[in-house]
Amino acid sequence: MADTALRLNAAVTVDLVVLTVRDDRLSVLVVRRGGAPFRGRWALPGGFVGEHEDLAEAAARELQEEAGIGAIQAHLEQLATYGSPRRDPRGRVVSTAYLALLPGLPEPCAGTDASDARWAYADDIIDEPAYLAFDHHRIVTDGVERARSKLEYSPLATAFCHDEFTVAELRRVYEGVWGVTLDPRNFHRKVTGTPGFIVPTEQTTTRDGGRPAQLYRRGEATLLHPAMLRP
Amino acid sequence: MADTALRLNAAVTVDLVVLTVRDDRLSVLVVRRGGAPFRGRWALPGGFVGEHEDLAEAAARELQEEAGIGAIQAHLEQLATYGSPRRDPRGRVVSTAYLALLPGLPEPCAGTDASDARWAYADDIIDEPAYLAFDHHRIVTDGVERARSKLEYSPLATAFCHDEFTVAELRRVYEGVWGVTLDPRNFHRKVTGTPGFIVPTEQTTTRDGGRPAQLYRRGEATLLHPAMLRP
DNA sequence: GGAATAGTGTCTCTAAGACATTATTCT
DNA sequence: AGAATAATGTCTTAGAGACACTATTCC
Repeated sequence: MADTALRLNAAVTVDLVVLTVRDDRLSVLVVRRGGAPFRGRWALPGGFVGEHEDLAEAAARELQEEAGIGAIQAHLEQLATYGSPRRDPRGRVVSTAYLALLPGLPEPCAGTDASDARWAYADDIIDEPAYLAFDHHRIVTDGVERARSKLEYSPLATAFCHDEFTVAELRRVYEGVWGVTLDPRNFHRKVTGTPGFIVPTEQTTTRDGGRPAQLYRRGEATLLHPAMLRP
Repeated sequence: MADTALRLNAAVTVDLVVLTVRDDRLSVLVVRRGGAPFRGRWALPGGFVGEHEDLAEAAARELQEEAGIGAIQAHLEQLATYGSPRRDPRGRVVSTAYLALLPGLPEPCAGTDASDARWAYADDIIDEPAYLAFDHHRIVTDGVERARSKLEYSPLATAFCHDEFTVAELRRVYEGVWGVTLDPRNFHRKVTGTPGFIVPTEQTTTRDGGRPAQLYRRGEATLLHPAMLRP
């Protein structure tokens, strides 16, 4: 009813920090901007929120449109909102960033309407603050930090793995995201000893060479007890 | 320049989850709404973001205006953003919630322009989903959960204490926020053994009766190692 | 002295880190 | 056989929880 009282004071958008582990390194999806401002520069995928859309819906739609990734395959969670009055030269743009985590894909990247898209190593982006447009460097930094710390106390590392995975693959996720090396034997004991983290399937694989490895799926746990502590 | 391209599609507001520990219980500040919609109902303090304001600035201003609390005394951090298209009957309102943590105040509550304000026990609010207007029940739930989990791995519990505090006072913060009782002796050993958490002053106090207690201030640590684990 | 609270010490058990050993595949 | 990887086992040590005991105030 009282539409009169409401004054629209901002343009609301969503931006996506899409993370995966490629070549054993944490990587971020970046797209080349097709329009002003910052035309031709690299930036995070994102766009305006539709009139009848929830923020999370808009994020899932952008993930599909700009990266060709169905939301079912990806873990998607809200990261933070950036609303400095000068963050976009066009005017007051308030952007809610979402964090998306995906398994490493066989195809190089995306087949979609984004004029150009590629994976960049997260550390390279973080080390080069002027590489991305707008305040996207800060958003990536926040997203990477969120992912790194959530690996400790949540089973989120499995979001970087395919449906079935080996303990070694899960370990390489931790190593790639944290940028460390972990003792395979202690890691195996810890991860299989944490209730609800991963559950064995009936199958094994030799895709890594050597002795066949047990395949696992994600478990039901939402919090890890005990946690996987960063060295 | 290109103001033309920008279409304002939402009203952006901030809402505050102001938490403190009163009577050894976690409490939330709620205000009575003076205007439509939900006039007369209880809600979180908050308001529209000014044209040239950052989101955090708007949150600090609202904290001062609606609760009479200077941002210097309070810990203030962004919680999450709520933007369901139907969350406000007036139209598209996207609200970024901030979490504010304060020491228990001597004065009952606030002396300010909010027509009416009071402290409610967090558990009572959480147990009564229809008590607050809009989607504020969800916001409080998220804020309380954030506070509870951050006590584990950050020194945030000191934000609920005054400048100088005893170990027992800090313990009662943990007990009140988590709703548990902790062994005073193990708590003392843990908290004094965690580097950078709290630093002793030269003074003692007998305000709790019994043997004088050492007074402490917050330390420099930003992350607790080892963490204070919830039972 | 007795009540109240502060602070230290001791014991046990879980879990983390370092590292050896065995198991099962492939070439 | 030898290389590669998977999985289990052992030892040491840090830290959590349970709980006894000592210390310092007020009445």
